Amino acid sequence: MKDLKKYLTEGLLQFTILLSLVGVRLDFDSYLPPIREIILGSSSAYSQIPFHSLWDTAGGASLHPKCPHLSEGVARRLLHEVRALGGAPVRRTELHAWLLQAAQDQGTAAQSSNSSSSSDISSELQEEPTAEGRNSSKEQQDVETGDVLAYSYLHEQNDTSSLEQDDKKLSQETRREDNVRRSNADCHKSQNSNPCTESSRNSANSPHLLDEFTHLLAETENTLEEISLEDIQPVGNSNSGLNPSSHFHVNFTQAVSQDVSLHEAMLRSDPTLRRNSETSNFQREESFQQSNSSRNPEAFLSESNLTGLFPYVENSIRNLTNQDILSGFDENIFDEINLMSLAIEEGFDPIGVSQLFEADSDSGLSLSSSRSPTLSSTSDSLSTSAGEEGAVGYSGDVESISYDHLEGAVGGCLLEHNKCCRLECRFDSDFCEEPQFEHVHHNHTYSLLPQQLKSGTEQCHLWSAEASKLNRCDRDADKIFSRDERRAKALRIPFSVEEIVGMPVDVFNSLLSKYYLTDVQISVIRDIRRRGKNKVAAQNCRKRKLDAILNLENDVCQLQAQKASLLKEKAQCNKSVSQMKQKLSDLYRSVFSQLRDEHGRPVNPSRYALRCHSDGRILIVPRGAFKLEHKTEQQKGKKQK
DNA sequence: TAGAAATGTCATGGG
DNA sequence: GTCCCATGACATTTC
Repeated sequence: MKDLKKYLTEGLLQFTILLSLVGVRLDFDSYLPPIREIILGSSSAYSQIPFHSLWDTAGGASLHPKCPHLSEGVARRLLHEVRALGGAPVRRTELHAWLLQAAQDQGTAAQSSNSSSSSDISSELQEEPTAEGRNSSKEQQDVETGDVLAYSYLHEQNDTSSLEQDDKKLSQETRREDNVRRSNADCHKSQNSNPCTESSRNSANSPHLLDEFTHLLAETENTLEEISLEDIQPVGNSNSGLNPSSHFHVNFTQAVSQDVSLHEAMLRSDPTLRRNSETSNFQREESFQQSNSSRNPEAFLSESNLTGLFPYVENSIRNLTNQDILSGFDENIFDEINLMSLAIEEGFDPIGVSQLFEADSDSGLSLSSSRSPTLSSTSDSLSTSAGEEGAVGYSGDVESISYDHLEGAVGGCLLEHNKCCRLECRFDSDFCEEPQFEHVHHNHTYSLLPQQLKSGTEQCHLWSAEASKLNRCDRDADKIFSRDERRAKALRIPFSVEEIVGMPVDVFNSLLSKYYLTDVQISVIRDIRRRGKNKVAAQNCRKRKLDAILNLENDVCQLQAQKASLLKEKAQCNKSVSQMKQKLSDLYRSVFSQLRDEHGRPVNPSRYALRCHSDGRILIVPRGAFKLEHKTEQQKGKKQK
């Protein structure tokens, strides 16, 4: 229940912030005192505020018959606010369930609600989780019963006609409500002593506020329609109550068009259901980003409900804060929001985190090796979804937590304003691609409501399977985000690891001198650069070694081929020589067969030999004399050499 | 689960 | 003397 209230109050806060984003600022003192109390008070203020008073004070109208602790005006306005943000589909029954449960939790429901309203709401709740087809019957029931809260934005994405009808109905109801309020106010004036109900008194004060509030909402709506969502400029004066022309340099598409569900908010509030919702986060994120790039943001808004809208606004606020482009906002608000985020993160211990940092062995800051077992068990299962940055409500990786909260402990400020561009670009590149890992990954499927979730052993099996999946994802994330990258992020080092390693030494040194960096940061940066350089050098060395081995192997192959070729050539030469010898021998025998001595007898080839003279004459000489003459010629040739 | 391959890191020497 | 790079050696991770 505490979580439920937390999300509701967070939702109101973020709705207020959203209004600020589009240039409308609420006057908390006049409109939403409890919100102001939450913002300006302690982080646990939401648990101390009577829940029903939040709505009654804000709305100040007659109480809704089905949900007495919820004033009719507030309910309508709440839905109207949702509507003003794009017709988001808040389920009436879910809203009733929240409020009823909140009131019961604070002991007010027993006094203010009757059994019939509870049974009505319970019956609605029983009907709600069923298929879409029941929405039509539900609407029919609403029309028949004349339900005051007839703004049931059943989130059928293509049901535009229903939304148009709701618009008409809304305007009619608003006019009717205003008339009732005026009449009540008149009654209050005329019957001042009449013990009117609390709601009547509130309604006496509300017309002015409600009109003004409605005006603000209408301007918000117009602003949403008119402004270019991607060209929002910063606001100069944050204290101006209303500045419709104000714009913020915010990627509004990314900031608000998150297709998230009320169911997701319920899951976030219930840790036992959270893991189940994270199953399809990555796929949903991817599909969301793809669809988001090609769809009209306003159309996207129309598919988001209020509570689904808020978490992403919160994420956007985080990003915008990181980019330092929200200086135009009221800093107190964001400071308080950050404090609330800190407070919301259960179990977070900045001191412990810093100790973990200091306990690291490598340069005193290595993080991957310093995970405590208890934290690793958590981070293993959650770091993928909660991401490196530690989303709200999740106790993610140690490094991710420290990344958020060590900002004050380290430097990283810029000396010159013009460096903001470079830093901003770097943060843009980082934070534009990281939300897939860093932020809460919402379950957009609407496939399972909390009542439909399996319980007991089935759920345990489901969770174990999810845990294994998340562990795999965590390992993948570890691959993507190396230790150095995590360290750099944890220390808010304004350079990426690639930049630190890849930039030339002169640029590197000049950057170190230009930025305000602590000794720890500089040490880590140099450590990252040294090891990164050495890593690259080792890779190059191994590559060269491998190339050398491959070249040597290639040379060996070439030499072996050359050797084979030479052997083949030698064989051919030997064959040619043997053939020539054979021919010479044949010629010899042919010549000697025709030769005759002075007696007419054949010349014996074994005793005589033919000798070619230099002048072309051919002489027949005895072999002994031929051999002797041949030896002397060889000796002469050797001597000449 | 052992072992090979790949990779990271450190120490050291040379330019 | 310092810095950078290449490389051997070792440890760790991955397959």
